[in-house]
Amino acid sequence: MSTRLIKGRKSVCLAKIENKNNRQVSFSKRRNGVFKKANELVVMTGAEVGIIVFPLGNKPYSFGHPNVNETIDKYVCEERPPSLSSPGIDDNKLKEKNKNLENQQEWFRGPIEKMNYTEASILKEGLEDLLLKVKNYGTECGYGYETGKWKAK
Amino acid sequence: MSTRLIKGRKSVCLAKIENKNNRQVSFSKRRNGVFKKANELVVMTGAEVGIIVFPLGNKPYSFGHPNVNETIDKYVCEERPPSLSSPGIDDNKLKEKNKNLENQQEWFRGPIEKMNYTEASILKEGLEDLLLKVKNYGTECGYGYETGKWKAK
DNA sequence: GGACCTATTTATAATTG
DNA sequence: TCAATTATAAATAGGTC
Repeated sequence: MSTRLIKGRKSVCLAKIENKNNRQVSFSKRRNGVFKKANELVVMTGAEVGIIVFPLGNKPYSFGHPNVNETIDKYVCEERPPSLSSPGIDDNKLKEKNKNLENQQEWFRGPIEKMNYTEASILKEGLEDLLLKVKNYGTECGYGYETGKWKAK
Repeated sequence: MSTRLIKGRKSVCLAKIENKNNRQVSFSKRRNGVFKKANELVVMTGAEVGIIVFPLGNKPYSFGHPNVNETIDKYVCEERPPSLSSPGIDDNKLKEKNKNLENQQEWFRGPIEKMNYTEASILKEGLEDLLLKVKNYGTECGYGYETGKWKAK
């Protein structure tokens, strides 16, 4: 008969989990937890949410709602200049510029499966840059534990 | 003496909250909840996380860790082609190409405060596009409630 | 790695001030 | 609006298989 060990959860302290195995397990559980919460936010409040999670030195996990193709005209109804993600512009000059852009950034625009890790990292970096831009545009962008309570700042 | 009403939380059902006021309140609370969970994931497991939340027809809220500038060389140590977010390339030809790129996409590269809503929406769209690319590259990208249990798919 | 278990902590819906 | 309270649902640490 083996010794009965205590099961229930322990209180969590906000610090890096040193044990590699525990850290990996917690990563999986909590990543799913964040995605689930995000999904609830999407369904219950009608918000749109995008999340990227990069575990240390590994492939990214992501959550996104809704899909770009499904909602491309939901918010953007006016004619618009070319962007990395909207190649469908009618004006020929713009099309040509877009094509040059494509040639310059082929690795970036191509299927990510063909990227190497460095390129994928740069993609991630670009994403973080966009995040920052949106962050500066939006409100209540940060979150921190400073005064004994979690505060949006 | 007023009638004592029940306080504690009710079980939540995964559906859009119809009452506008309740929806707004839930949005704020749950947005903070997601950011808090994300922050815990970052601190406890060393992952990098970026989140964007777009409430219907409003300014975006975001969470990001770490800051791009703080960690620009953490993952990308090799020399690399120009990207939207990495202007510091030594090769002059690449620099020139980058500059052309800037001119073509001025509205996109400029401060987001100066963008109109359409442009900001395109920025968001581009971000969703990047999310999709990363999604296709990564694993366990989706999340859904189908069989009575939450499953990563 | 995953699925399940259980004790407990944590998040939060509804209400009050 | 916005913070605090409270009852309760939900998340999860640590364990087993």
